[in-house]
Amino acid sequence: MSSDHLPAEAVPATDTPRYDFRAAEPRWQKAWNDAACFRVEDVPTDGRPKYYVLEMFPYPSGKIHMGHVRNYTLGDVVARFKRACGFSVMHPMGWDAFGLPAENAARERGIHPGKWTWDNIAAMRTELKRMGLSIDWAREFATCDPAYYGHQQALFLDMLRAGLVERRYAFVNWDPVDGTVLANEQVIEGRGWRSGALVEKKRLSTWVMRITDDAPDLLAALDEMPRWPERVRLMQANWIGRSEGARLRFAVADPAGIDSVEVYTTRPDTLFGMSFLAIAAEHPLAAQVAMTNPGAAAFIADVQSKGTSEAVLEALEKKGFPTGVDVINPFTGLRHPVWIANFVLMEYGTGALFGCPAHDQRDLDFARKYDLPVIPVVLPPGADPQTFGITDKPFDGEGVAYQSAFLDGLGQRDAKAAAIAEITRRGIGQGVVNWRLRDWGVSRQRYWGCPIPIIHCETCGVVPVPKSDLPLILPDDVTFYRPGNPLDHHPTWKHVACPSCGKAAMRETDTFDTFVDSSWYFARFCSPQAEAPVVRAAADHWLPVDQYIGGIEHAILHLLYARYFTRAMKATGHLSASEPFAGLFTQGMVTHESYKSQDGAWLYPEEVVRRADGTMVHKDTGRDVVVGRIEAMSKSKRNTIDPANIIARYGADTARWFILSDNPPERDIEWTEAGVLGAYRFTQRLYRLAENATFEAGDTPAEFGPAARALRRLTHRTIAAMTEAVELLAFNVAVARVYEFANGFAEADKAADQPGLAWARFEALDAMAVLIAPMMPHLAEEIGQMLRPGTTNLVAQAAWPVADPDLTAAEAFTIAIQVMGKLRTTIDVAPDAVEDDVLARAEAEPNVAKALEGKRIVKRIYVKNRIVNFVVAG
RNA sequence: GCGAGAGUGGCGGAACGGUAGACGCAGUCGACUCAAAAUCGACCGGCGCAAGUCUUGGGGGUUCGAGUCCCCCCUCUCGCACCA
Repeated sequence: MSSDHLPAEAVPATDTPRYDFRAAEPRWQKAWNDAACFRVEDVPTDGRPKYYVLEMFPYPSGKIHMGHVRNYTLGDVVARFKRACGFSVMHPMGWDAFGLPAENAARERGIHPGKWTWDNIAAMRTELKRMGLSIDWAREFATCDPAYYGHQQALFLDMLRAGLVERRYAFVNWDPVDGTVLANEQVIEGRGWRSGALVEKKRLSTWVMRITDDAPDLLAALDEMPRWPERVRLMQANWIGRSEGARLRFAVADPAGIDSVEVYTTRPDTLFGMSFLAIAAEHPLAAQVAMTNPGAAAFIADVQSKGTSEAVLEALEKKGFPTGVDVINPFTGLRHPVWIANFVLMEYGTGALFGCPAHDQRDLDFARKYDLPVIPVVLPPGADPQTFGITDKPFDGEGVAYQSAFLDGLGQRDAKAAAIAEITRRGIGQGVVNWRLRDWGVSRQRYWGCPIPIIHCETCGVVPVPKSDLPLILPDDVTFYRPGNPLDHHPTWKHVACPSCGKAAMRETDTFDTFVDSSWYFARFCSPQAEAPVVRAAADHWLPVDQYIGGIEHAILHLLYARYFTRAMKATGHLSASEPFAGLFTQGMVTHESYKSQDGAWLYPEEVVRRADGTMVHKDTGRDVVVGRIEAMSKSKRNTIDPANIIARYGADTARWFILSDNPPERDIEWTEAGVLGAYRFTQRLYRLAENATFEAGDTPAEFGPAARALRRLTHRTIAAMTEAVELLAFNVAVARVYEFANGFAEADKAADQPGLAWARFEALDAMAVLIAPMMPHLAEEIGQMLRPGTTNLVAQAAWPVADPDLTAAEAFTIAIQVMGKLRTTIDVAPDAVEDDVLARAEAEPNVAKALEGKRIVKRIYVKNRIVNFVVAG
């Protein structure tokens, strides 16, 4: 045990702990392993219903953290519960093993990324196994293993052939610190999601997955996913971003080359309020103007150098440059200037828009800055058309069109329809649906990723690596002391003969975005050793995942990509399912107090000690410590607790029990030493209760004394309540029921001997063992052994108990007696009590009679077994 | 700005429209102990000696009855945000 360096006062002081988890936990882990309790077949034939539980697989950073403990405990409770309920449960584990930290380690410490990763996997596997998770370890794989990523390459080639993937020259988000391309989804407030560096625009050749083709289906299917959190579905819907509007062409007034500009608009009804047309810096018309206008060229260069990120930083200041070109408004025939503007995105719509300052904030800001006309064409309800005007706020609400010729008097909806009809009639455009979602660029200029299996030949162009040559393996001998992609610097790897013509050719040196790796691992788990990427029969049996569990931070990126990739695998004949995850649960974070020394340095919880008065002091220096906010555990704030230490000190069951007990799992949980100690004490208490109890197995006795009956009722009510709570993932409530059960059992333990009591105790403990097994599996086995010494049956394989309805029904009800909704007293009644009798008794209660005095009863409300309410007058 | 969610004792939180505060943590008192820890027992929202009375962010409403349903407001958290 490595607890020697831990503060002595934190070590649980119990005279002689009866339950020796240090011996028990490894013993039961071995027993489960020996009995292969958690193994399932790729294609099972036993006829049991399947249930696939999956937690988001970990990145092998080196150690497990509390977020992992929470994630895998939640999943394990579900897996063990479903298994006990008779399901054939697949619960696998793997490693999301490609990614930048491995390369950083290589640069900083001279370790090869592969060695670093595999060593981390080994260390974390050991830690995870100590948690006692019911995982089918035979299914384990790492995405950095050619045996995995080779199949990924094959999938990619299939998708390429099917037209789901294409090569594109495009402006990409370039992270100058990581030296790689980022997907839109990976740019947060203009910065790289990992490096935090300002993202630049760069034109590169990249591989793109055509996720936008599936945008309509990805959006529509969200409505058919009742077991996903509403919040996540909304986030995805917003991200996909469907909008309805129109495309229309504006004729250029004095054409010199380009003779029209097409815009996208969601407000065709405001066309009469147009005062300018704005185009993106990358727009072809801008390029044409720049050829003869140095000012325009300079402006374009300025916008492009700063990119979108700089704009965000500059408090979104709108800037434009007049091109001198005019366009003609098809509805009014008026001429309007074309501006190049820094806020127009080439990637959205058509890269051009018409400005209607009266009804759009951004257009209004722009118009005010450059002194362009502001013409209101929608009248707010109740406003006077003679006096209505726009000052600093546009009117973007629902109103009636005016000063708009044939649209006058129409509401927004009708005006839009009429405008689109007119645009269509004139053949200058049509109504369209537009999407915010961008295609998914998957090329990354990185070494530690899955190589993209493509060869570039001067004669043949883009040539796929023949499938017989897969897996295309990463070379091991790379160096990291130069910036950029080590694969590109490798002396020989990229030089290869063209598979088609045999001439010298070059390998693609980009690797896949690691989100590709995690977009199909759930499918690979179904047949992890297969020769093909997936065995159709296995995947069709197990998919979709019935319960997927992970952090909310993956609400968009990972989950959207995985949904798309599943569709792409279906389109290429690898799967039948369209949706990978039927049920999704997003867990809350694990938080902890943070501590700072007086000179402002963050301190680890191990470095501080709580004084009797609750203030904190630095252990070594004795100086006061500033207690900071309670926030998500992070290395930078040093407010982390190492799960390995907790498991060593208190055992896996304690860690599992605590992380389940305090909070609903979707909320953040604060890790506290006191809470853990409480959980630890409860493991000991349960053990003692079972150990000290007098119980007796055997046939159901014919007779039960009052205490025995009470205990039996508690047992069966607990079974019913636990079943419901676990089913709903309300684990904190399930924990509360176990506490109640234990308290009630302790009560019954003290009762005088009576018929059936010893048997009722056996029944209670027998149920207890199975009920707690999902949460505290090792302790459950210990109790199982006490009940049946020497048995080789494992609680892990026991069936979930079934509540006897005769025993869950209450023997009597305490019902509330109210007068005008105010509680006056309670009375106990039999379940089959007659209404009139209950009412009469209630009315006769002294407190009730007092409240009724001098009043006339107008109405008597009676809800069986619940409540009586007298409505009175006077 | 737009969208979503949440406000209940000292704390985490329970509560099919039906006795608000289950259960845990912390705390108080007692037993055991030379003492402490552990353990066991009692208490544990406010005011009140008590009978009572007030109490689920604030205000209104629906209802015999509202933490729960409806409307308005306040606060906090999260997500998105030059999207035309």
